[in-house]
Amino acid sequence: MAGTATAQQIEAGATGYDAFALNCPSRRLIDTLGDKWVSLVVVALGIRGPLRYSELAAQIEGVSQKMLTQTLRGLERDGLVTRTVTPTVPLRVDYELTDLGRSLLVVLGHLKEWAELHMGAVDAARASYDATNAS
Amino acid sequence: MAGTATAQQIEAGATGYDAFALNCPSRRLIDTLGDKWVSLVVVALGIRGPLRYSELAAQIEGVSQKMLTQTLRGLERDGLVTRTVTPTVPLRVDYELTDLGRSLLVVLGHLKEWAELHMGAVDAARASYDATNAS
DNA sequence: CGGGATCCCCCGCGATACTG
DNA sequence: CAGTATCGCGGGGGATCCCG
Repeated sequence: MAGTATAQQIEAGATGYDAFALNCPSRRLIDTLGDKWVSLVVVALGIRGPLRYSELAAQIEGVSQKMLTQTLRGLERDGLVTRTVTPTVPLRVDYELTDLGRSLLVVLGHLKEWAELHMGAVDAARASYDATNAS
Repeated sequence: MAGTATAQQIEAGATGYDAFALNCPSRRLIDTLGDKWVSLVVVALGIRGPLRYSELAAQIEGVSQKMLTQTLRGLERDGLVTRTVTPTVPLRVDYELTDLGRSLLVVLGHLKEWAELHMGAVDAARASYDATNAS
């Protein structure tokens, strides 16, 4: 039944949130996903299942220790991933998506779908724009 | 219909994009939406229809001239909004979503839906996390 | 009215070194 | 192996001034 999303669907929430309020849920979600590494970690854990810290680091190319740890702490705090420490020697820490985190994959799937459908058009628009505005 | 999004749906794109590549469509879309003002401008134009520059500025509280202009230029470049100049005195400039821009509202609707369904759980998780990790 | 140009500050992030 | 602590810089973004 989700044919076209109208302005009303965007505007009228059941809870009446103001999309322009700084702490409205939508804003906060966008801020979270906007963080460069969040979606990568979520997708990695979604695709490959539970992963150790070093496996995540190896998989997500270019991420620094600091940012990976920081991102994971944030996700854990938000209830999107679980952190399991196995106190063997050497230490072992596994990260896994929670149900909540897994539900985020649905949203990321929608993003991915739009991107693959329309980013070509965006590229074309850019090329056209850059061409006419020859700087 | 799409019941649950699986890892396969996320992983396997028709075009075989690598979600971890820097310039894959999904990443670029997330980067775009991650920009603080982009979604606000898109939603504002989506809800209220065409708006003048000053109307946008009034509506999106806290945005500076620089960032509003910069955001609008980017959206115009990406083919998401049109910029129409009416050379009267004083000058009048109207911004409006393109069809492509309007299709982005669908995605933002999905984001909003997830946020309103689950951000409560995120808040609860945070409170719990902060309580146990009494710093 | 709708911007462009400039200055400047802040802090996010990477690199490095160290610890349980 | 899985982090924490510290330093340093680069650039994103606000404030301000000016122009068509």
